[in-house]
Amino acid sequence: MKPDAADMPEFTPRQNAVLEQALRLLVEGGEKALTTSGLARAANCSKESLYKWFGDREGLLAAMIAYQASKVRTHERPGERLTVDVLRDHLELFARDLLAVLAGDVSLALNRLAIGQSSREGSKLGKLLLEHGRRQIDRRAMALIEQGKRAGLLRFDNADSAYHTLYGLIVSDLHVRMLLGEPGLKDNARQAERAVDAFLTLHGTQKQSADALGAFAGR
Amino acid sequence: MKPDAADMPEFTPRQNAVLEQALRLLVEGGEKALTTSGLARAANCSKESLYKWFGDREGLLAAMIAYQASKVRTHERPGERLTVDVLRDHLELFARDLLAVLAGDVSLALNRLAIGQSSREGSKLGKLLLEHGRRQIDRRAMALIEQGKRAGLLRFDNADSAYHTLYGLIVSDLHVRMLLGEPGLKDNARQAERAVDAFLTLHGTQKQSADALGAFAGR
DNA sequence: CAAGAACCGTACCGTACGGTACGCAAAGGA
DNA sequence: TCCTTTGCGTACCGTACGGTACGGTTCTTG
Repeated sequence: MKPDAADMPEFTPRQNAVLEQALRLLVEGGEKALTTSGLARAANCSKESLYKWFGDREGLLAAMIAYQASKVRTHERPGERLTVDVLRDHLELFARDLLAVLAGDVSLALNRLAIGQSSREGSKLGKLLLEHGRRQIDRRAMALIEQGKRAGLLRFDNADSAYHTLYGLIVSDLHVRMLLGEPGLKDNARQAERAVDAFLTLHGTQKQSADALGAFAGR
Repeated sequence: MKPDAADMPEFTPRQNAVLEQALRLLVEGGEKALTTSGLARAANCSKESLYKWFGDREGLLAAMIAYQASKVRTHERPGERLTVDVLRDHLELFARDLLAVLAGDVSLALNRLAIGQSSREGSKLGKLLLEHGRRQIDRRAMALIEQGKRAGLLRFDNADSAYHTLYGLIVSDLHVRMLLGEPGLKDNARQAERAVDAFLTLHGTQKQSADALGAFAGR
């Protein structure tokens, strides 16, 4: 036994390679393309190994979610002194990143998979996906807006509520539409800009300039 | 041939009863519970009739969506003179109705079904669900905010954009969370109130009272 | 009344999946 | 060098699904 095996919820490189193939199959062909036989063939491993490593199919799906989440690490950049323009830039960057993540092939495929499974009673995939997939991005946004509040640039009582407002302004029904097969936005940056303008109008402490308000109302 | 059969995209009462059973099976047990054999047993019909009426499984699913959409009719109440309070009431009613619809058993089940199918290439269920399921509610909201604009109570250039803002403020990520299996909100009315307050702050022409703004920022 | 259509219940077929078992090769430790 | 572990490839099993075929029954229609 390796000395550092205790704190490893991760997998071996070989298992990661298999999970990578599993994600590829899922993205390319949907849930029906992700069969144990197909994965064993694509990853050059045996079905027996799959069941030994992941238990059963649900365990495999959970491992795929954990693996994908382990690949995403948000860069924490604390310290930097906040002005209203810096805050706006950070919020817009967050919005663009959020839209890019939600529109990603793997994200859409995993969300479709978990949603499809969530009809079964007692499937923990949905909870798992929300926890693993959203925790990083939620933390980043919450830290940002709480920092903005401490700097006197934002005003709200409930940070959760304010964050949900920001999320709704950025995403609207776009996520569900993409899950249903519609193409994404033509210009994520423009949507990010509009959403942040609206958020600052609602929760910013400094009065929005007439220009900014006009630009927002103008589209 | 009946004289009025030309404009009938609907189904016979018998077929509607079968589709009702199909929706029941889907809601109770998810997609895996909706099998042709199971439906034939539950609806006391033969599999042969199912294939005769709906073609194949995808046709059955499409018929279920069309049938469910045919049950929902939004009440058009034009004319009524708009004041800011009446507009606010109508917007809040719309928000509550939207949240109630999205949280409905059948809506969630159909959305899960269409999202699960949307991974397959060339599945038209997603587009169908968006068109049939959202058209009514979209029309109602668009008519309302355009009426508000004509009455001088709202200000925006692009009605689509304003509507998406309203939608995002009302729903945020709640729809996806519910699709993933999370329970809905405890208080839809409160969420509706908050969303409409924010929307009027962004797009209303009358200044929000300090009370309203405080209540909004306060949660 | 008779002919035909619609339809129910059941049986049937091919397929493909999840999961298990086995034989054999390669790697690693003593 | 030998032995144990790991894992690959394949074959296998039970099951359940989508879709089809058929005999019998009810209802319509001329």
